[in-house]
Amino acid sequence: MQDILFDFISKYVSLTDDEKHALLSLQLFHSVKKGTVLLKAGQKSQESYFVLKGCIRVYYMIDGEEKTTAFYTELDALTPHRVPENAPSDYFISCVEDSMLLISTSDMEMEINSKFPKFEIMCRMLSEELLAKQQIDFDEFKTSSPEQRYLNLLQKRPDLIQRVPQHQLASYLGIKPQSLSRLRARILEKSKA
Amino acid sequence: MQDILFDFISKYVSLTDDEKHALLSLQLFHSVKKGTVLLKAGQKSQESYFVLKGCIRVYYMIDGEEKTTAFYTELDALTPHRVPENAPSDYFISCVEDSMLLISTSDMEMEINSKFPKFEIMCRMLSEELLAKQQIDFDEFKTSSPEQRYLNLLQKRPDLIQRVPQHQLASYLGIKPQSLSRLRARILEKSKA
DNA sequence: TTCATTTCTTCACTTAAGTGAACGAGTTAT
DNA sequence: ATAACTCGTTCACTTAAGTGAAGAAATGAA
Repeated sequence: MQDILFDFISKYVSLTDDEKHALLSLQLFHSVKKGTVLLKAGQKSQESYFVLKGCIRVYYMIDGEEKTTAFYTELDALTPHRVPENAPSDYFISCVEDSMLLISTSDMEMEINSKFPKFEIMCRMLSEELLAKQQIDFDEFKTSSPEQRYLNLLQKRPDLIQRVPQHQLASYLGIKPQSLSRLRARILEKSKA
Repeated sequence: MQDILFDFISKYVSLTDDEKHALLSLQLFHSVKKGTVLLKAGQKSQESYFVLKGCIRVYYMIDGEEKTTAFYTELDALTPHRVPENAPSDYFISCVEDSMLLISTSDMEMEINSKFPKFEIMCRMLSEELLAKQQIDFDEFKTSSPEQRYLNLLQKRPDLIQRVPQHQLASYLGIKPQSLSRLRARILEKSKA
């Protein structure tokens, strides 16, 4: 499990054994049961998450309905946005499957960043990468219909469709579960014909 | 016009007169006529834009139709995403109104960053701010209907509705111009009743 | 195991967006 | 000044998503 982390980090910076030990001594690793709510709307989020194994999701509660906006799976990093600083969260984060996560508080990040400037460099690289990816995702979402979004997901993250409940997928695509069922039936119909 | 820039920068870092002169010597200021295409799909984008006055937009050309995904107005910064590095752009950037822009190439950014580390700090702050804002915008877009998005825009960027052609606004909201007309008529109808 | 709950699908109906066409108003070019 | 074009709106019709209800299948708990 630690190897997964170090392999990932090695794509950005190379760590000495000292640095690796410092990281491990922070006890970042957490095993989290399916259904666990990691962050509730109204709470002030101080934690960042990195998925080693499993799946977590972000959702809003609007008019009593869950609206899922993101899924994070293996090697995805989730740093809750805080604008303005220290505002309470307006969304939830919960665990879709039994998962192995890295959970870091901002205190821990500050500590490790001050000891090893490398980490800050890596965080900057990661955040630039995330910004670019997110821009692309946003543009794709805006420029396509629910059906295209579903077909697109089928290409890019086929695992999600298997491991995530349909009603969560539906709201991620911007539609209701009934519409997703219909949409899938429609696609099947087309591929038959 | 220069004051606008320095006022903006002062929110992040404070500049000495030397640094201000160095910035001005780069000749970043450009006056751009309405309709000018700053970046075409297929080109490799090396430039970043900062709007001092006016409005520029990002759009895709899909099946012969323009799909607008973003508008940038006064004090907005647009750094085209480049993932993978140096890939040709798949979108267009054009000028909605006669505008005054700051245009910087990556060469110029490297030069000024190496001379004055402050700029790099400011860029990092800006990019973190952008990432957070973008996450919020994305979530808002995903969790609302075209009508809600229009009402939301009316609250947050009422100027856009005045200064931008309706068909561009429509595609920004994820719908066709005809639907935007209808939607507006519907809202008017409701507010009368 | 059994009971309850959640999840997914289907159905009939409503509502809103897509489509193609037409029209008038405003803009641009010649 | 006139012609060509763009832009916004409206209309009739089509298509797809929303809604509420019902039922089957899978999941979880007592």
